[in-house]
Amino acid sequence: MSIFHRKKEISVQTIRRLPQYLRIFYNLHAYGRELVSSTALAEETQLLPIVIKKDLQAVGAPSKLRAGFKVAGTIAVIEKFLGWNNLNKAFLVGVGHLGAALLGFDGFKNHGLEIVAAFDTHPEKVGSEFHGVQVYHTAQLASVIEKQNLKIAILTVPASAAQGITDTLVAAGIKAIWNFAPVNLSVPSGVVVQKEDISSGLAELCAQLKSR
Amino acid sequence: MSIFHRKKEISVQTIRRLPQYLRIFYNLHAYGRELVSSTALAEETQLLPIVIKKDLQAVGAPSKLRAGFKVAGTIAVIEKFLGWNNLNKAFLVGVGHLGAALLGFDGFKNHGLEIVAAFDTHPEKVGSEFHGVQVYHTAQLASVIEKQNLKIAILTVPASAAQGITDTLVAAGIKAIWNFAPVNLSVPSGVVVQKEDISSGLAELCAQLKSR
DNA sequence: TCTTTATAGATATTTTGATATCCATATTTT
DNA sequence: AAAATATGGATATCAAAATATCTATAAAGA
Repeated sequence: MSIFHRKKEISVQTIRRLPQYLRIFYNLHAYGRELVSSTALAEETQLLPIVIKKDLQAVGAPSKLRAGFKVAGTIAVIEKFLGWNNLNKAFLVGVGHLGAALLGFDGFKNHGLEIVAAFDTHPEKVGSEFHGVQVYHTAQLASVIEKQNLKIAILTVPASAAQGITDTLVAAGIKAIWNFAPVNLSVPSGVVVQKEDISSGLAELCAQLKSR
Repeated sequence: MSIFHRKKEISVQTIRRLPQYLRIFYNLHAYGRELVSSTALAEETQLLPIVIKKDLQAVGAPSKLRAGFKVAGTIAVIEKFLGWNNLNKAFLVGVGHLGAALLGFDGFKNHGLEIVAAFDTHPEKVGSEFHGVQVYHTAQLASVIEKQNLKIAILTVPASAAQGITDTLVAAGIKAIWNFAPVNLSVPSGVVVQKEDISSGLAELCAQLKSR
């Protein structure tokens, strides 16, 4: 066994639960609470106390024995782990129904994300603003990305257009793509793709509904 | 050991992958393909062949040895498993940015879902139509649910309103709630709640981005 | 002061899901 | 006709995640 510690890996499931904890901790902080126990959090989240305890321990949340986790310190630790302590500039491609809805979602500021530009090909959208975000033509992708030094793309284009746009993004040096199109994108290693597929959740719902 | 077989459980992860398979199989069917192997599907999905094989076997997809899975038969089996072979009437509460986007998403017809009504409290929305769906006042929830015998609710209201609406829905006999509000709803057992939280995906993306 | 108790901390166990391996067989190739 | 091969089918192994158990301790209460 090596004398070097392998950096403790944090599980995907734990990571997915962090935003929920963060929301609750923000609230507690707003109310002036300084400590909160895993059992108290368990009621709020409908998770088991042990799950919460392990999750928070995994990210190194500070605590006080027999009293709970420290609210302010835990917020800081989670934000730092996710990189949400300062805003990442992002942009959105595809101002359709979903794209427009995301542009209107002001919660991203609490999630380390600031959408500073949008792209589309429709003439009536290009040049306009959606919720304060300027819409450029997709042909200008590379130049705007470079000029503003953008690193995160939100992809809300139709499935058929997704891979083509992706190739452009990769060529422009994008490092992360949040993909809402129902396709599996091919990207070189080094580029992170996070796929969202709403139909998975619906499938879960329907499967549960059937098994009753 | 009992002589009765416990019904083989299908894992949540398998269920979440089914819609993706279904999309691909629809496509293959449209092109007249009758058989497809797990290795071919693996390329398309970026999953391992063994994962696909096990998923399809789990739902009882028909196959031909050394040739692959039968396209038409597999579609039928997945649709039946999810209950997507006939449309479930659903309605949406909260016609904000996201709610309106969901009303405009016509892909639900392929997912066993037909949104037949929407609800909101804003006077300028009540009485109007969004993408062909009539918007009623939230006060009318119970009566419309009963009259149209609706069973599935899509909840896209602000977090603060979610539990209150949920109580109304439960009282009106709703059996399934697809919850897009960032809160954990309390419901009696027997009511299925599927929570969607977009920030989990963002957290995954950011965590990956940080660890490079 | 002493006892009780709720908690984080640590470790162990169990469950779930992913992956690997081997086999039988139908198809393809030689 | 014979050999090689790609596949589903079955089983085994491995990894990840959830859950349980035990411990030390600080706080609260008697």
